[in-house]
Order: sequence, then C-alpha cells, then structure tokens
Amino acid sequence: MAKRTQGKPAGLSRQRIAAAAVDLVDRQGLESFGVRRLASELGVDPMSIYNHIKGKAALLDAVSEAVLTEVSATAAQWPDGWMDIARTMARGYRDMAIRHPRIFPLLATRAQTSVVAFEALERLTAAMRRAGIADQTIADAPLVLFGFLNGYLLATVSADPGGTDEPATGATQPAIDPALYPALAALAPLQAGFGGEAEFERMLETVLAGIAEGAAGAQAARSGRRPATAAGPTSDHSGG
Amino acid sequence: MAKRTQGKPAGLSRQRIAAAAVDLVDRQGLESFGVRRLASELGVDPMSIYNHIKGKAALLDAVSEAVLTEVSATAAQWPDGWMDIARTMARGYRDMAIRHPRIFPLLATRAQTSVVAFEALERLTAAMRRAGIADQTIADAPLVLFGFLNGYLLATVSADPGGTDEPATGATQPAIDPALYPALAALAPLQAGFGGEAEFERMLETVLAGIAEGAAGAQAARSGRRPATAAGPTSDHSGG
DNA sequence: AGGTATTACCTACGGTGTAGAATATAGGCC
DNA sequence: GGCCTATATTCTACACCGTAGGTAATACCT
Repeated sequence: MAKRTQGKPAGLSRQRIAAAAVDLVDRQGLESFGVRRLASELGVDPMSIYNHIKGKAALLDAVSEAVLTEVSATAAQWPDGWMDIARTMARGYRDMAIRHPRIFPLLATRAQTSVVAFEALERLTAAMRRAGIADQTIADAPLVLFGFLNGYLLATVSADPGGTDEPATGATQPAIDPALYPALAALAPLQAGFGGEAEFERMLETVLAGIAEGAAGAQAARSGRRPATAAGPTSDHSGG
Repeated sequence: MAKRTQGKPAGLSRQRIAAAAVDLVDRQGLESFGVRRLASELGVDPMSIYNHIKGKAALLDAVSEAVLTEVSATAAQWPDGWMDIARTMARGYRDMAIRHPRIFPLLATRAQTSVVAFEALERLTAAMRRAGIADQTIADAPLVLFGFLNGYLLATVSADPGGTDEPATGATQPAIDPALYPALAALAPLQAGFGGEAEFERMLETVLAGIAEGAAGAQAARSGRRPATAAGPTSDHSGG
C-alpha cells in the first residue's frame, strides 16, 4: 500500500505540458530535452505526460504547434494583399525564431501538420488566388517563402552548439585563418550584422519579388540589370 | 582468463567509420542511428569508435563532412564566373541531398566547420571579389544561397518520418480537407512535381538574381511593381 | 449511492552515450 | 633476438532515456 497520490489531479493538460516544454527547451536546449526532464520540471511522473501526449514525437509536435500559434497570435490582424500577408508572416516567423532559437530547428526540420500551420498556408494561398496569380506560382510560393525562411533563420538565429544551459548565443565564428581562406577572412568583419533586421528585410523582398515574377522568376534578374550580363533563364547565361 | 582479442587491429579509421555511418544513416535514418548500432555494423566494440572520433557529436560532424566531400568531388572542375560556381555548387548540393535525404538535415541544422565547407565558401567569395562585387553583397551571398538551399531541400527532399527501414520516401501529403482549406486543396494537385529539377532551377535562378542585385535587392521587386514601397535598407546602395 | 472513465503513478525492460580500467598488439630501440 | 612504450581494442559499469504494462485514486455521470 504505502501512501499513494495516484489519482490526485495534477492539473496536466496538453497546453500546460506544451508550454512547460517550450520553456524548458528555451532554457536548456533540444539536446537534453526529454520526457523525464519535462516531467520533473512539472513535478509529475514521466508517464503522466503520456495521458495527454502520445510520445516524444508528439511532444515535439506540440512544442512546434505552440510556438507557431504564437506567430499567428502576435499578428493583430491580417492585411489583404498577399505580399503584405507574406511580409507579416515572415516577420512574425522571424520574431518567433529569435524568441525561441533552440526550438526553431524543430520547425525547419519536421513537417508541420498542425492546424495553425495549415491555416497560415490557406490564408496566404487564398490571398494569392484572389490576386489572380497563376496557380502553379501559388503552389510554389509557400515552398519558396518558408524554404528560404527556414534555411536563413536556421543559419542566423539558431546555431545551437548543444545542451548546455546558456541564454542561446547567436552563432559564434571560430576565427578564420587568413592564410587558408583570404577572401573569407577579409569579409569576416562584414558579417557583424549577421542576421540583422535590415538584411532580413532586404532578402525577404528579394524572395517576394522572385515569387511575384512567377514562373519566369529568372526574369527578375534582367529587369534591374544591364542587359549585357544576364541572359535568358534556362539556356545561355554567363555570370561575369 | 577467457579469450580476449583486445589489441588485435580492426582496421578502423576516421574515414572508414564515417563511410559506414553514412551508409547506416542512409539505410535506417538518423533517429535510430547511434554509436552502438554503428559499432555493431562494423563488427566492433562501441568504445573502439572513440579511439578515432571523440563522441557522437563528432561522429555526426564526420558524417556531414563525408557527404560534403562528395559534393566537392562530383564537381569535376570549377568554372570561373561566380554565378556558374554557385550553380555548380547548388546542383551538386541538391544531388547530394537527393542521394542522402536522411543525412541532409544534419547539414542544414548543424553549423559546418569542416575544411571542405570553408574551401567551398572561399571559392565562391573569392570569385565574387574577382568580379568586383560589393563586399557587403559578397558577405551576404553564402547566407542567402545556402540558406535557401537548406530550407528548400529540407522541405522537398527530406521529410523523414522517423527511424523505420525504408528507402526514404519523398514527402507524403496527409490529404487536405477541402472544406477547411479550399485554396490549399485546390492547389494540391499542382504540387505533384514537388521538388522537381525544373522547379529547383527556376528558384535557383531567382535567388542568384537576387544576390546579383546586391544591396539593392529590394529594387528587384520594384521592377515589375509600383515604385512606391521599398525604402533604402541601411545606407545608400550603388545600384542606382 | 454506485459504476465507469480518466488521470496519475509505479515498476520494469531494453536501449543509449560514454567514463575508466584492463589487455593485447605494433613499432622502435638496444 | 629481447624489451618498452604507445596505441588500438575490448570489457565493465553507470546514469540516463523512451515507454509498455499494471495499479490505484479521483472525477464525472446516472
């Protein structure tokens, strides 16, 4: 027998568990994260979590969903134009990545199947249809936009060395040897504003412009460039 | 006391271990990969691996390095122009991602500090300097290019559900409900050629064009659109 | 009140990464 | 040859992990 407190409610719920998990990963990183640590954080038996979330994979999904929900929530209201919607999403997504650098790899790595994720995609694609964009372009758009966002933000925001307990430093360069890599070394100081907001906005606009160009994306290059350098998209193009 | 075979050489080496690890992850996925499985694959005690590679993290680095080396190796020779260099790199990178879909998340997620990685960056940036590109643009270029490549290829090539033993299927969509997401459902059939080569080439050109635009990247947007919106990002940019 | 479903807990099993110590071989030196 | 040392390999052990299966206590419905 001994004293048991088994049936006593611990106030667990999917939401509360997810919130605690988000907090824990933020503080200690993905590496060391696990069911048992989380349970101990919640003052609860590890197996109790399984009553609300099926397993570790589902737990990670719940974490992803939680931070994605933040993104939707922080956007007070959504604009009408698809480009402005995309900008709002992208900025909110980046803000989230900055808030949760150690969680972000989850979003970039695992396929997102939560309702919030689908809602966001629906919102974007619906707006593009309203604008009369070609269907094929619309179908590609989320891939281009979030593909870029994921890759770019992974590189700039979450260069997580591992499980130690630090406030998540931003990518630390390991000092480039100028003898081996002269060009890289010369450019190193310019990467000070690595991942800065201005840079992000610039690249975001580039990507959006690329999407806007649609199937003829490569033409975006020609427009602003002198006609000498860049040529047609597929056939002959010479760099410099 | 009992037969021991301790000192007998097992022919281990960093290279051989890395090659076996690549093969193992290709077959069984990252999820189930580990020192012990790899050791058993090599017919060797788990701890023997530690004589050549410090730990699991270093093991994953070795795997990354091995597949990155493939990329460098498959490129018979490098062109002169930076754009063509970038194209060659991007295509080789994609080919590698397709060959090793279950390894690729490693490259996108972990910071690459191997020699091959630095050499590639050096090659690209050096060529851009030769072409007289603005330094700030050059400093951003690898981030833009590989940021995009990582994100895009993660989404298209490696939607790995987990540790089961399959030949790595390409992203399976879970059937979208047209009642909830009409626009998405309507576009779903168009994502048939998801991640196809033509699409990749198209987006690659878009990204390269964006880089070519340099600091004035946002202007690429204006070209096809109204000139009202975009403002100067940091200071003035030479593009004009 | 009684019955049932849910929630929480306990135990246990097979797996993991890896520190530390023991041991057999390879290679250099005499 | 004989010896010595460095190195590669293995063995043992520990703390930890995810989670299957079983048990008890509470909440809820009737």
